[in-house]
Amino acid sequence: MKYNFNEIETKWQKYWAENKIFKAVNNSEKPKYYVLDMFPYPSGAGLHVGHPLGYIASDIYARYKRHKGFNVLHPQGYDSFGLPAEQYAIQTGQHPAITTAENIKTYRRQLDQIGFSFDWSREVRTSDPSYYKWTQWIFIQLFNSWYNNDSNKAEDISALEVIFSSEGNKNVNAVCDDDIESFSAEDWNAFSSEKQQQILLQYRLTYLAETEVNWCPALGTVLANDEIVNGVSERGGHPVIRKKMTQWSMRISAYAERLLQGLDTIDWTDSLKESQRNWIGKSVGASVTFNVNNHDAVIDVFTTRPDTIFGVSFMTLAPEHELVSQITTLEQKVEVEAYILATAKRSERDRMADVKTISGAFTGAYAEHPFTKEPIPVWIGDYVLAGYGTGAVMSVPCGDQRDYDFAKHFNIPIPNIFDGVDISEEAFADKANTKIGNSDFLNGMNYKKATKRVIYELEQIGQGEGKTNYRLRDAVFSRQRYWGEPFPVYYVNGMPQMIAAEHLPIKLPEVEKYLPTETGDPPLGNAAVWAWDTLKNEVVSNDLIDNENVFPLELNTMPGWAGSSQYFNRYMDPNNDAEIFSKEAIDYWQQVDLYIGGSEHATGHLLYSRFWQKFMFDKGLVPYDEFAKKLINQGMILGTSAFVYNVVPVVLDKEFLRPTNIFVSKSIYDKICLDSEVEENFVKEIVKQYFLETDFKGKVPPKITSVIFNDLHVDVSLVNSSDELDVKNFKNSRTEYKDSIFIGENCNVINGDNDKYIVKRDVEKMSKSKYNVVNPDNIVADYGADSLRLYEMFLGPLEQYKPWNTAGITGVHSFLKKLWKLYADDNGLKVTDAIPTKDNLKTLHKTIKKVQEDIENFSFNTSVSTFMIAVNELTAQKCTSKDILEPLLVLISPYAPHIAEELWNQLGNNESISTVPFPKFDASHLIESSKNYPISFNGKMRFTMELPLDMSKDDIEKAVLANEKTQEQLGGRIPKKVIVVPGKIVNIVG
RNA sequence: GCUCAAGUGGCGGAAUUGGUAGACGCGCUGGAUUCAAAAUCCAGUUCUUUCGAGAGUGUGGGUUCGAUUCCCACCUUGAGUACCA
Repeated sequence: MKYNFNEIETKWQKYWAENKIFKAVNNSEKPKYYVLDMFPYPSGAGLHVGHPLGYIASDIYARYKRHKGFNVLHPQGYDSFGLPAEQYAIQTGQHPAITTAENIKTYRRQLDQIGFSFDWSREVRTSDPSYYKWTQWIFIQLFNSWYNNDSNKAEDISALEVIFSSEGNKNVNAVCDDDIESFSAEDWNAFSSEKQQQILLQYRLTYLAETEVNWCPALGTVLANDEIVNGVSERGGHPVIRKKMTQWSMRISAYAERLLQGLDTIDWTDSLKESQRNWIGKSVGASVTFNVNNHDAVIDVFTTRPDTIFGVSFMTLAPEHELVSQITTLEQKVEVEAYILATAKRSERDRMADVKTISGAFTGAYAEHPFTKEPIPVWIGDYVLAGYGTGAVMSVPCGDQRDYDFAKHFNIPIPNIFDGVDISEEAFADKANTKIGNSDFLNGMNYKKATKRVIYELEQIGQGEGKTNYRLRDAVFSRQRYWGEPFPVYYVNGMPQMIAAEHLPIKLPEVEKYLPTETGDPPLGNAAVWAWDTLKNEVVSNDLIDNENVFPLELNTMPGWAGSSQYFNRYMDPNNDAEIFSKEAIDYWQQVDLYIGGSEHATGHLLYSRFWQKFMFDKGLVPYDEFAKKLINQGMILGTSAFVYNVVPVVLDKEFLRPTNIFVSKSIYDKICLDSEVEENFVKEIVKQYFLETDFKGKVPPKITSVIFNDLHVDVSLVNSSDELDVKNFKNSRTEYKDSIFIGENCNVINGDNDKYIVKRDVEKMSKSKYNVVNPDNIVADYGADSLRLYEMFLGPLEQYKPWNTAGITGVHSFLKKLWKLYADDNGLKVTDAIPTKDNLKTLHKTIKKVQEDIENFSFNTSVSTFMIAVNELTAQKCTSKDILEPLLVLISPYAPHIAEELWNQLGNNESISTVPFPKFDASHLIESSKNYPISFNGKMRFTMELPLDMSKDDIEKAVLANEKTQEQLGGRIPKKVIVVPGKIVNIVG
């Protein structure tokens, strides 16, 4: 019997699928356990070996939990809407629905061959109408809700209407738009229906508003803050500009505090919690109102240092601040307008890159200090951001470095309000050591006391109050793209209306042109069929038709994170067409017990999902307001890229750099970098010849002053494990390299086997463009899925970033072969009914103990080593006992399920191994009668001594001192003291 | 700049209430088998060494009989974030 992994793996994968072994039921005597993976985007490139890392880890855990007697929910699906899928479709010129379906097929095949224990009967696809029906449904629920700060939860919008009609909005404490006018019950009832709708829109949890958004012209859509990295789009790295557009937004800011507090209740990694905390960006301080001299206007500022209010020597407004045009004096008008124009021209990126340059302009206006009544000059400056706080600051140059620099630059006075602090060089921003002086009623106080007092005083004069600010902005929810969920929205006289829930889903229409437009007109506008016939014939909604007129529909689509914010709940009851999930299903599964996925979703998906979950909790739909109890971030598997050094000659007199088709090997490159003339002259000569044959036929080529090099990625499949490039195949791989010249390690032009070419290696993210992708298909074909699974775990700790190296897989592969040999050889099965020896039992039980601890701590890498040791030991012990070898298979089965299932079957078991109870650990097999104690003198280990384990501390001490080796070491001296650590060490001092 | 994480052989990495550093695997060296190769098996593999031993977990200090582990300072790398008032 041979270990034929390909045959075994196909056989068992088929068996698992046909017998629905991993199907989870929604009611069971067993305790439940929900293991979730972040579902993949089915991109066109397919899976590389990095993708399954987290899936293998969660699969091991899911299988382990089944052995432990749990009813395990381990689903999988596809996040198939959104930018990447659409970008791929645009590149290939096919409809996204077609490419997505094809990509999903590839993904499914690749996932299946790794042997995951997914319950595929629960598969969801975010682009499937039966799924996005419920994404649309949640949108409607959000639209019909407002956030009541008094009850601290989302409530029905109809309740708000009742309040408005009975008492107006003066007692309403809601999270809403900033510019709400106050009205009485009479006012409300007198308002037109449209006016009422307009007001309600300012309170809804998803609302339509004209806001400054991040517009990406190249992608033809707006982006949320988390989709922008370093001022450019996360996808594709295109520039992003600020633009005013009417867009749907999600009032996530209502949940800022609860999103922050909730972090303390969940078992997520600290680094991830930390980045969510930073993103939410809570800061506690005060809002202060400054009157403007000779104007009705007031300037509201937010400050975290109200205690420094007597240090204010000027105020700064953001250039975009709405008051600027009102308060600027005639004399300053030209200067201010010029400055505003100049800052508007600078892109967000320039502004971020250049934080050193200080710029600003004086408006000519003065504000009044709330306590001293002194006039304070009002400036504008682009270091103040319009989007944070109120877009205005009270500038305290002695206590804030930016204010200090600004004041220095424009010669504004810097009053010192700190006792015993020198501020001649820089501002003093140390809260903890603050002692206020020069500040009227605050003199002598520390930061804490002064803050409390000043807020009290501000409240007395009605010019301020304590306030908490959050950095978290409401999330823009509209995308001007085709491949996303359509909104369940139509417009009557410009006011948005929800399509009745019974008409959902609103299906994405077929369109001819689905490409985004630079102007921002949504591609759904092209859907003539959708806007007219579909509505009449398919949606059949009377709401939408009024006197034969069809009202216009919302043409934007939802962002990529919409579908991924509810999928974990939908898995509980994915085929329910009447409800998002049944009450029984959610009551049984409750929440995700273990979620494994990448940390790159920290401020996107993982924050939005928590927001939706909290909302659904408020609505009584889910029993927990956190969707995932525990979360682990798997690290990334990196690729090992290979590079060739392309020669670029420099010709100084003509300032001429020209790429050539000449490549030098690594050591030649190194030598030339160290100014070795022999190699450099050799290369120059080759370049000269190259010029004579190509660009300068018959002419005198220019003098080459030096050569520089360009690193060029080469396909890693053309490089062997000794970093040697297959020159012949490289030349054939692309036509432009057909005639290229390679200079080998020993400085020869390579022609056949006369020399070899060594590449440069570097570790990078795996990507097609870097030619460093390793396809799991090849690994599975060559070594089998079990080897792949074991090796991915063996590479290192789950959370860590680590490079892939195919060469190392032989280690785990030969382990599997050894494992097979332990059970069977050419003559068939070797397993007998022999009674296990003491050593057999010891090996088994220490393995049970270690593996169980490892899985529960997610240290999957070390348990692979444990298996190897166990198999080596049992092989050496010539163990054939069924009592040992059967439980061993159960231990290994979460990691290498196919081989375990096959051998289990060979041993005569007809049931699948997958729910066999995990072996019980029996400590009695590990207890030894004696132990080797290390004996040390003055901390230095001298020898070891065998002592019984049940000896008392005192007896150990006596026995050690009586020992002849100890006497020899002591040489007649009397020791100062003897330290005994039971089970570990004896140290003799003195 | 700020926050967080990490630094151990040629490489991936083991080792936690502080107790024999380098488990396990790759690679490498030698051997067995083979006409030969692959595969397999066995032995060795931190460095230095006068073969006695000595040094050694980023660097420098500290606590301790004893530190990869705890404390302080520094260096390096990676990740996140960035004019947040």
